[in-house]
Amino acid sequence: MPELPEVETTVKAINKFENNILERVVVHNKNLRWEVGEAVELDTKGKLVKKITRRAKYILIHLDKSYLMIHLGMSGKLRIQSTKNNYFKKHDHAEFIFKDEKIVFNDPRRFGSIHLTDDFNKHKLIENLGVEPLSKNLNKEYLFNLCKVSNLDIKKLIMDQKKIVGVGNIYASESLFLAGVKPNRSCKKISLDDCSKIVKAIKKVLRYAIKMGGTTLKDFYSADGSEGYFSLELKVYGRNNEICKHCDSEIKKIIIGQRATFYCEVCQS
DNA sequence: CTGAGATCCTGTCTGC
DNA sequence: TGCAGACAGGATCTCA
Repeated sequence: MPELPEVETTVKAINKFENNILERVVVHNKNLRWEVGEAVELDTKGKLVKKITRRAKYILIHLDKSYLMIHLGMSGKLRIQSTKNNYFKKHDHAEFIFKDEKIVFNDPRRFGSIHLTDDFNKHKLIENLGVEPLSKNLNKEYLFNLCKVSNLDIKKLIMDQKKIVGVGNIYASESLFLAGVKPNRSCKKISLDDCSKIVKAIKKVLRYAIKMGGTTLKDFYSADGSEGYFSLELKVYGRNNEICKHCDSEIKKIIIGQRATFYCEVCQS
């Protein structure tokens, strides 16, 4: 489910808990992508939430001297629920309980994770991550320098979290369509001018998707229960055998790195 | 070091 | 309708 826009949308929905006291965290199932450490329950009791931010696809809850890191994996989502409401869903694995409301972590496939760390920048899952796509660190020169030394297809490169964070399978296809670049083009055949188009496309697609509240395909909802409307804007993702919205040819589906990839043979080269 | 492929897990959809 | 198999928005790990 969640790529950068969905995580950003989720962060916006829960940032109303900033400056509130996190009374306690209850973990119902610690067998997530990585085992949830005891500290997540033990060392978070009664802590003030100072800020809630995002780094890559991680949600960061800033406590007094530590940080809760939440990754939603493939099927994870958060939802806000009244503490008076004892309603419980299958695959609710953890609850972050405040005075009147709680944030519930639900994740059917359990590819998500929850950590408590003293310094998220030094956490092994974060320290080696690449640049934020919406920052100035992602620019045509940065991408071109990566392309010059890579033997990957361009789509694999822009999805590599150690190079650029936040771009997942949907937005990779969408960005390359907007840039007019075929996803299976070798990085070695990507020019500086192509990099300029790709960088602009990534930023534009992600910004617009955030504005639309992310992409709801089947089961993404923001923490406040709202749907993401970027699904209506998808130009290629999931549209194989349908007609391209820019020309009249058929959208093709190929597999790159075991992931479904969509493109238009006429609009992209 | 790089890159390809398997792998973790459950739910849903497709085709026979 | 039932059931097997494919597939799903992620990302790490192993191996060549």
